[in-house]
Amino acid sequence: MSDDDPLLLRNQLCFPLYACSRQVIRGYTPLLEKLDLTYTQYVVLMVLWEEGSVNVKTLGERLFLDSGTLSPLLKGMEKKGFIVRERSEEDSRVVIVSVTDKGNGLRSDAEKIHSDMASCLPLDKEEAATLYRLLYKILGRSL
Amino acid sequence: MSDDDPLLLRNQLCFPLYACSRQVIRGYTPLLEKLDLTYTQYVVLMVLWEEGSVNVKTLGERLFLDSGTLSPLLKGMEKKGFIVRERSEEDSRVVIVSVTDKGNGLRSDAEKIHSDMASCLPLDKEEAATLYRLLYKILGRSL
DNA sequence: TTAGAATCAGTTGTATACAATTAAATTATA
DNA sequence: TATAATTTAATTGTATACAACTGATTCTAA
Repeated sequence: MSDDDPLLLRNQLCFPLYACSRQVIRGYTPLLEKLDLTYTQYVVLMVLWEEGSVNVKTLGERLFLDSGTLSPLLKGMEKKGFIVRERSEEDSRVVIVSVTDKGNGLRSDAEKIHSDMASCLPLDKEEAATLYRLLYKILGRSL
Repeated sequence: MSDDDPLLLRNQLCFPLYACSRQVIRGYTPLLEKLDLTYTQYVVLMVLWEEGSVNVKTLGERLFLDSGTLSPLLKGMEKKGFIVRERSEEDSRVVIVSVTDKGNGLRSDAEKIHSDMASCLPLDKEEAATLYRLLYKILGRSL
């Protein structure tokens, strides 16, 4: 087995991507727990803080998640009072998700968590910008 | 809400990290399925192809996974005949995981899968090296 | 205009992740 | 050396992810 063997864990790009993603989320978890949020619920709220309301399909496109993940997730968030769900009037296949006052109330706490996490990141501004660009290049989205 | 609001999904670094990791693993999944492997089982095998044998603790350190994930995972891999597990003679708290001939037999197929996936990555060599370096910088490991 | 195709959210089944706890074994120390 | 502290893997409980499928609704084209 040579040092440049592509099947060595240390020669693979997908592994640090996988490990790093989990490590960062593990960092968020105990902080978000104080707000009764998981990481996935947090990213749902970020879309809703921006949009106010959004249907499940659009939410899935924004988050790269399907209804198999979102349906039970949103059900739980509704139960906790962070969001409400209602069928669209025009097209009853569509479910519209909206943030509640309680959900909006978490925004300032989330800002604090984000800045705490950001200050832990051992990258300078330029490195962070580069990482951001490369990740979105793989994701295949300019935005 | 201003464009540089840190709580906008598009201004966060952790979100593309999370989404990108899942996207790449989603790419691997149907290919690995042909070998009766999941992505996590695949990375376990990569360690074993390199080491032959390794205990659960070390495996967890290499993969950033704990026994809560590894124990049931290894149990399933043993059932499928890819690995064997045995208690250490010297310290019976320790479980040593070893790859079987059947597990080693997957290696050449895995090489093909890796090269297929690598050729899909829309990054040039230098970009891939940069991404690799930044991810390991966050993971806090030189290797 | 109406049958078939497509869309949308939800459900089902499987496989992680991970915090917290447990149980067994080993190590350290009073 | 006997006991407390530590280590190691397994277990428990909760929350995703996601492929495959389902059921209801809407669209579309002959």
